[in-house]
Amino acid sequence: MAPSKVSDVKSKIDDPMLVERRRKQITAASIKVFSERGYHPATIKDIAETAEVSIGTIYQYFNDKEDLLYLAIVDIMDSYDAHIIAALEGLEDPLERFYAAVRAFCRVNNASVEVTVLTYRETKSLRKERRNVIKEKELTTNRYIAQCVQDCIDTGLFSDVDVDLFVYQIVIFSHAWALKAWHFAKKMTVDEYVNRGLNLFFMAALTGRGERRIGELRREGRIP
Amino acid sequence: MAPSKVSDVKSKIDDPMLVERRRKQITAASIKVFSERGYHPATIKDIAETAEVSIGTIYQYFNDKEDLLYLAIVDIMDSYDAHIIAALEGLEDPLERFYAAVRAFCRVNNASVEVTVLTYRETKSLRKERRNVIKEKELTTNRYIAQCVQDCIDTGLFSDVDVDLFVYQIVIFSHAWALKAWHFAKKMTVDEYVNRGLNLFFMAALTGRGERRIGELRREGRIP
Amino acid sequence: MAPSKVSDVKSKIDDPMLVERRRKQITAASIKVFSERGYHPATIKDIAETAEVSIGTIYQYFNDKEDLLYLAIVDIMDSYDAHIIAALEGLEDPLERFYAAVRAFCRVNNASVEVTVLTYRETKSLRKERRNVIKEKELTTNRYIAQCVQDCIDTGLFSDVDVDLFVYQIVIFSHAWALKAWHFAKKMTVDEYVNRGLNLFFMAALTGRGERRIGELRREGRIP
Amino acid sequence: MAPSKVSDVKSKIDDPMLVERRRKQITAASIKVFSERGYHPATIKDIAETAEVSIGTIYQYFNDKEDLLYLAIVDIMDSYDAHIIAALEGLEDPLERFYAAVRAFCRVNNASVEVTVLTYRETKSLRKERRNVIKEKELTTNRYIAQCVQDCIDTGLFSDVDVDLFVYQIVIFSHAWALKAWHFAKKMTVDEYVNRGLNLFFMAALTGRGERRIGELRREGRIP
DNA sequence: TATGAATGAGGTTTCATTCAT
DNA sequence: AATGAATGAAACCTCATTCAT
Repeated sequence: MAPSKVSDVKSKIDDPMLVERRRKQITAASIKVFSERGYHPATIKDIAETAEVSIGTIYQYFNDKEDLLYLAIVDIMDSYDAHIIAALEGLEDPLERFYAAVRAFCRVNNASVEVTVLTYRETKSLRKERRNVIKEKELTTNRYIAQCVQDCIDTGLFSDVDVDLFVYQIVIFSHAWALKAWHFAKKMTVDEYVNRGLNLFFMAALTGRGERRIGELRREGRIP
Repeated sequence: MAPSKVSDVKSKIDDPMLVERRRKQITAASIKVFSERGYHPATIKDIAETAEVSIGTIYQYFNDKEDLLYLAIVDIMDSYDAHIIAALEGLEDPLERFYAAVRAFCRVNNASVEVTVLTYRETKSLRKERRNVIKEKELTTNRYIAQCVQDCIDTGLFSDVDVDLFVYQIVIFSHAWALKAWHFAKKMTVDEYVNRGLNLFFMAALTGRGERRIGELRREGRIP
Repeated sequence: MAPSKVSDVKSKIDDPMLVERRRKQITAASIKVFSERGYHPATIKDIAETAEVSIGTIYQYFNDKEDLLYLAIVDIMDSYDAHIIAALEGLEDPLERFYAAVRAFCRVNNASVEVTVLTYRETKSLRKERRNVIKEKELTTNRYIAQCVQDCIDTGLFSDVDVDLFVYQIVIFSHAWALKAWHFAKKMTVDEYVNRGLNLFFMAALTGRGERRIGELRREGRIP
Repeated sequence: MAPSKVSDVKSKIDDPMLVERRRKQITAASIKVFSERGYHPATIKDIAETAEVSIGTIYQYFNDKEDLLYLAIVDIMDSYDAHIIAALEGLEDPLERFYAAVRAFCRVNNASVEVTVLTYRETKSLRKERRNVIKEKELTTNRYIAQCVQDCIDTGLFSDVDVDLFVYQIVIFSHAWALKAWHFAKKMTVDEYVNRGLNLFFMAALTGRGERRIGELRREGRIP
């Protein structure tokens, strides 16, 4: 038997395929409802209706309301990774990869602003050890971007910036769109936001060689 | 009587001095309790005990639980302005003022991380028109910093950056410390964080003149 | 501060007079409802309606449903002691005291058969340490009867019976009326039951002197 | 088809052999689970797992939870009769038979104290007509002992005691061991308990002839 | 003005029972 | 005949709010 972590969610149903399917269905509903209403104001009934199952069915697959939130947040964070990985697919150039990663990250955050905000607002509603699992997931996501930054440094395109802090700046820049969407959305699109932000980051990090390389990529239309 | 806005908080007590005193007392307790527990899990009883008043007294000065949250958040945001204004007191040099404003803003956010996070998590728990009041307050705070940035641009110390976006970068950089305190606090102090961050911002914005001026200020010990 | 036992019931209300009054009121309703329906089938709503208070009020004075059962059973057992003590009041003769104690015990059990049965059925629904408190209370009650038996032995009216076992026989004889009321009530009154039962006990325990003494008491009408 | 009583338990399965087998299996599990947890707290799932069948299967052979309790109690009471009958097998002497019957009854009650207590606690959870069936069964059991007592009276070994009351004393004496096992088990074994109790009963009932006969039986080792 | 006891709507959760496979 | 996933009624309990003192 696989070692079960304390943060695991137990199900009363045996069939693993069914568990996966139902949890996906119910988690999607949880994300929707928690995003709209917030964790505490949302009711299990809301989620059951959104998922088109009965209240009882939810409790066959989840132990309590906190489980719903936990799997909702885990699901959201997993989708971040997936999007970044997909965006990097087939790209070789370090600067292009850096650009693609940042854009993918901003876009996924933007695709569902409410959902991104959910992770900010409600991670605290989880018990400690689950909060830690979420933090760990966040670090994993960051590592994808960090690797891109490191590659740029290693190839002399970026100066020797503090990778960790630089990545966090980017992460926060991206989240900022979601957290302050009400402010930015009036002024520009995400892509404009990303481009402007990246200019700031490039100005802060690019070496002379990096600047020349950016110029080339722009002329080739690989970076806007 | 002053025109009362829809977002106003009505009191059943007439004496304005008493209202002010009691509200200050109860709001302080609200901030403490909401920060620790979160808005929804916190109870009026918690707040009454923390404020050392009865539940009934709270309802003499506030109409409902949302009022408590609203005045708590307003109080927090007002303190941001106050701290920035105090930090700029007596400073003339644009770069020095910029530095002072950013540091003050980061420090106040750090002074009570939990409280800063509260505004992020729970503003959504307010009804729409009050959320807007809070957003307006945030813009007001930002204008203090924006003015510093604009002064740097006007005096040729900063290049012609997008002021609005630049300010938001700073704001978010500052909040990031609070939101991700669990990550950063292991690695550095707030002041280190501020200095590193400012280096990035300076690299992104300083003109040649600006760079020389920074050098002078550093030599004079006015900026670390 | 008085040492609070783990089995204590905490109240959210401060005024001790009010706590006592309300608890009495709610406990009386609990005894009634639990006796009629049984612990698990009874609902808090049932009890609230019977006590003519709101559900919320019950939870001001009790922490949970088990508290209601606990105080109900404690109250019942306390009333046993009270009745025996009252019945012995003013009596000196050991045989007369023995007779009075047994009759009082049988009568109180009979006065509310349902209530006596409640303690039998539902003590198990209490958590362990509270079950132990109840057992201890039962032993206390038994000691009143045991003392009467011992006095009869010491004065040579009873032979040297095993006091502990003898008392338990009596206790069980008394409870039997309650537990098997459906059987006995068709055939005789409690007093007849008590008289017949006592005859058996007397036959088993009386010495020659005891028998003569019984005769005297009967002639004087002090024992039927 | 045999006339079906209102207290009958209907099955959805036709094969009578299978019904008997499955019911035995499920009833055994019911007795175990209800004894451990009590009727209301026990769940059908508990019982299904203990019986190693599915929840659905239980509902093929029983109509509802109350059916499980009913057949559990019936099963227990039937086993009382069976034990007494077996104990009397081959004995002729009235006193010896009386002794054997009482000892058998006490022993079966003791063999599974929890199970005996179950009948006390939970018979009330049955609907009225089924409670009456159980009471009838109890009377049947009592009749076996009553017959032994009557035989002792008819042969002049016992005085002309009130048979019905005397038998109830015995029954209750036996149950007392189960109901108050926590008290007695610390002090003696069942057999000691039975012997002490029987002494009391003998003292209350034996005639002079009976006493001489007891002496003989003891000398012959047929009664301890 | 200050208090805190009383209220009851509404939330989470359990579990007996059903029924499609 | 056997299964166990799905259901939803109903229970316990909390807590924002009121109001008599």
